[in-house]
Amino acid sequence: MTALDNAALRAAATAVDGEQDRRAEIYRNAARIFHRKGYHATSINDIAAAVGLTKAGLYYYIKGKQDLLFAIMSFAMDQLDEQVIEPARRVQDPLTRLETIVARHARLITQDSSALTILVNELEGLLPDDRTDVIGRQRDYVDFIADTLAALRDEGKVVGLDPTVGAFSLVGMILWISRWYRADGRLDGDEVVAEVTRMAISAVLNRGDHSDAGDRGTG
Amino acid sequence: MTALDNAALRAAATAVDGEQDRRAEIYRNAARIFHRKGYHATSINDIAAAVGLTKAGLYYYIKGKQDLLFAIMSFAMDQLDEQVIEPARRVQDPLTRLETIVARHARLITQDSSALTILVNELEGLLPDDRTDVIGRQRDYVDFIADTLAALRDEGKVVGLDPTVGAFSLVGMILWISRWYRADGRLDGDEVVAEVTRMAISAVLNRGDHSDAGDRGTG
DNA sequence: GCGAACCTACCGGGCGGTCGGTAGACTATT
DNA sequence: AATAGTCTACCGACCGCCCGGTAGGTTCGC
Repeated sequence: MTALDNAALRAAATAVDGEQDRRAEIYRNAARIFHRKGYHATSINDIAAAVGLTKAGLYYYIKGKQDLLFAIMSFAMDQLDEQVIEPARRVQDPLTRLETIVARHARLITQDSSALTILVNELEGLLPDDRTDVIGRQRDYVDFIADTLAALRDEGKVVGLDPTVGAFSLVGMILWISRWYRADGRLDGDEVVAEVTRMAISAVLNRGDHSDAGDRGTG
Repeated sequence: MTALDNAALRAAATAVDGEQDRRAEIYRNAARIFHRKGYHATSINDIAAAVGLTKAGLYYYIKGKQDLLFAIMSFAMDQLDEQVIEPARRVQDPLTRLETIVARHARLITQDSSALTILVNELEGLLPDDRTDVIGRQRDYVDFIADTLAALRDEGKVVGLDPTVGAFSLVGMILWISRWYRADGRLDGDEVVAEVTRMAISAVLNRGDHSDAGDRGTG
């Protein structure tokens, strides 16, 4: 079932042909509506109406609301694996690898943030086993970035940065793009990707050579 | 009503005395549960049970679920105003001001992220008018950071950075702390705040003096 | 005896999900 | 060519449950 679903989502992601698989249309719309209203605030009826079906008709294609959510998240995680992690693994130089990770992840988000945003925002909607699965894969991704930062530290290009904190911070910067980026905004997707990538690299390099006089009082 | 609610939340935030105002306990628990399970997944019964009341008893103190959410968000925004924005406004030097913003915002999150996290994650649960209000205040905050970055650019300390993208990226980095920071983790709150602040400053300074060879292909 | 602080019991409604159908395309048989 | 069976793709009606919210008390300190 999951393999079938993922195939459908994959077809949905490449919205090329008109009336492909019906299932693809369902997953695509579900991801869009979950993204816009949130998982819990979205009813099965909302999704059914969006694809021109009744609720009962929709259940011919899906197994349940939670399975729908898990399928969308698994697809997003697969996307991340294929479009970000695997390409980056093939890059030897840690700095170039880091650039690859940030640029590719950011690009995925500017292209279509629905599934990837659901992936990070709706974890508590999953069944415990599914949640464990997704959290594990997310954790692997952060570890991959942290390992890259550790490699940079070993090269002497990064000093005094905790790799884990660094990895989380970069991920936060990237994920937040989906909250403010608009395709019809002042900057186009490529410009945003480039800008964020430059910031990310700067964030981990060239540290300790500027003022440190910030007010850190309590009030 | 809102003024009263905020007073209660303020009391709740300083969890010093034992059986202060009952209302404070309600808001504190509501924020905690909204934070953990999400607004829509939290029932009024959940909150009532957490404070040892029945649902009807709880309604003696609150006006409704949406008002509760708005009160929590308004409190969080007030916290940001008082603990971050106002202190930072009194700092003249843009770089020091930026450090103040990041460090104080990050500190607020490591201390108690509930309300601040709800503030950014549950916007769609608000009534339209309330949402407009909150989004406006959030936008003002980002503009404040962007203005600070623009001032740094005018000083020549920052080159080639879009202030708006920069501001959003820093905010994303800061907000994400609430997702990974654990008070009982390897690093304590102050260490995390310092680390993130250093990254934030690095992210906007010292740009353009490193490799630019990242793979930005599509796969 | 009066108001603050709560409770029991209830309401209408929407939720996720299911059941028993059925129109119509397609196939198999005669 | 006509008929009978079969399967895909759907729908109307319904289920039990829990939701946010309320009406109308009751208890208890003053």
